[in-house]
Amino acid sequence: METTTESAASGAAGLRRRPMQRRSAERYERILNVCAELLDEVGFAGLTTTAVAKRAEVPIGTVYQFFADKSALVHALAARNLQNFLDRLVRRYGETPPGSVEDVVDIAIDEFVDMRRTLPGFGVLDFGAGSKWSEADPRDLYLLDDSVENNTAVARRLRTLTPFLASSDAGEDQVELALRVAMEAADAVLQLAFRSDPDGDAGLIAECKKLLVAYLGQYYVG
Amino acid sequence: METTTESAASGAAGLRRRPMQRRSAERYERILNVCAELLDEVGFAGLTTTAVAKRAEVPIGTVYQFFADKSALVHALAARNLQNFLDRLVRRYGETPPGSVEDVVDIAIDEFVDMRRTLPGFGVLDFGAGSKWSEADPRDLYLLDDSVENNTAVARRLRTLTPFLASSDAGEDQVELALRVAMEAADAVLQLAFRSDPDGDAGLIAECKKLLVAYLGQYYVG
DNA sequence: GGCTTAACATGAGTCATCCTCAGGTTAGCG
DNA sequence: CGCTAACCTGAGGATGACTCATGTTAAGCC
Repeated sequence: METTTESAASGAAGLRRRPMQRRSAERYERILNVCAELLDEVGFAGLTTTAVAKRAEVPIGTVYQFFADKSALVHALAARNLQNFLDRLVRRYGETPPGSVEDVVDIAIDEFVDMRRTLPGFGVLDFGAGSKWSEADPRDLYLLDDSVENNTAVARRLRTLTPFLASSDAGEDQVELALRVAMEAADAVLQLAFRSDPDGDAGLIAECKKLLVAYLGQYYVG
Repeated sequence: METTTESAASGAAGLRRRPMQRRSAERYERILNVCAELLDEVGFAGLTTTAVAKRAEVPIGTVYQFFADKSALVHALAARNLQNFLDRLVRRYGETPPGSVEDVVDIAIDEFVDMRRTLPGFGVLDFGAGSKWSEADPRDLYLLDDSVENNTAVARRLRTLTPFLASSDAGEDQVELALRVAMEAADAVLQLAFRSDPDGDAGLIAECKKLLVAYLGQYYVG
């Protein structure tokens, strides 16, 4: 493992060279954007590094100067998605502090749904969580770890954002675990909701909310 | 799409030639078993058709005589897993008819957990549901459909197996939808449970049951 | 400007993998 | 034995991930 010493939380694992110059930074972002576009167009298995390079108008070698391999590229995009989602949560919960479990769930799911509708590649990637594409090849193990990390990160942030809601007889760890379970479950159900309807099946989205409210009601008050 | 006319429910889509002779049937099963073994050893992304052929001691061409492509091979295995799970449910619910939502959930999850612990490849594949590896390449679209089919099949079977539990003011379709949501959610949470602990994290398995009971309690009585 | 050195950029080429298909083998039959 | 049809086989074509030798630019120094 000759990974550079990077903070895992920032999702930079597998990154080969961080862009230092303005020109490089632009290329880096462009590659990531093209990657997201192509994921929407051809899906994960259809994604080729050559196609990314071509559309981003950079030689293939440049892609591999930033990203150790294809997985690292996709992972960097997932990390960006995660950061985006966390930012949205912080803002929304700051604007209208939730007064009940329903509020917490409504806001989180609404933001997630909005991202799926508008953010290129988000539907295919999510945060890289729950997918089978990672744990496969031994070399990709770090990706799995990061997926778990990402879900844990969201759960932790959700907990710190809604401390006043935690039931008094539930420990912090217990609440965080419940949130992690909720994350994973919601992710799967929403995946289902978007499978039939590209805008997300309204009925399934509603069911997803009911699922979370019913479960989290045991840990949260209100 | 030059797929042969096959019953989708039997999971034979993408199958090229169904084995007719005893000798062929043995080879067919052996290929599937080796595929399951290798999935456990090298994961999904690490699976190669050449390795399957070599370990099954058949020439590569023979693999492609039975299966249209690599996806079809993996899919056939997922279908076999599904059938296995359904058989187990029928048997268990027949032996000890569930008297409450808790019973239904307990039995289903216990069987699922047992399969994950004992059935080669099941941990990687599940029923092929909820994975990203399918919807990718346009040619693989039928796989996605079958995944959805598989989940629907389990949901439908679960409903018919536990009719007496359905709440009177919930329609059949509504109950089936709820079961499908529950399936998808449970799948994801159990995936999480087995990610850290190869035998399945007991705490997470318990949480999974709580999740389902809390949600399905709205549709089921008892 | 010249010279040296290091960082960066490039894309033709290497290697692994999926899948095909022309040719070979076996089996059935008169 | 000759003929046909079904079945079997694995070398090779096509594609795609990734490398690395070579070319280019920038930086420091006199």
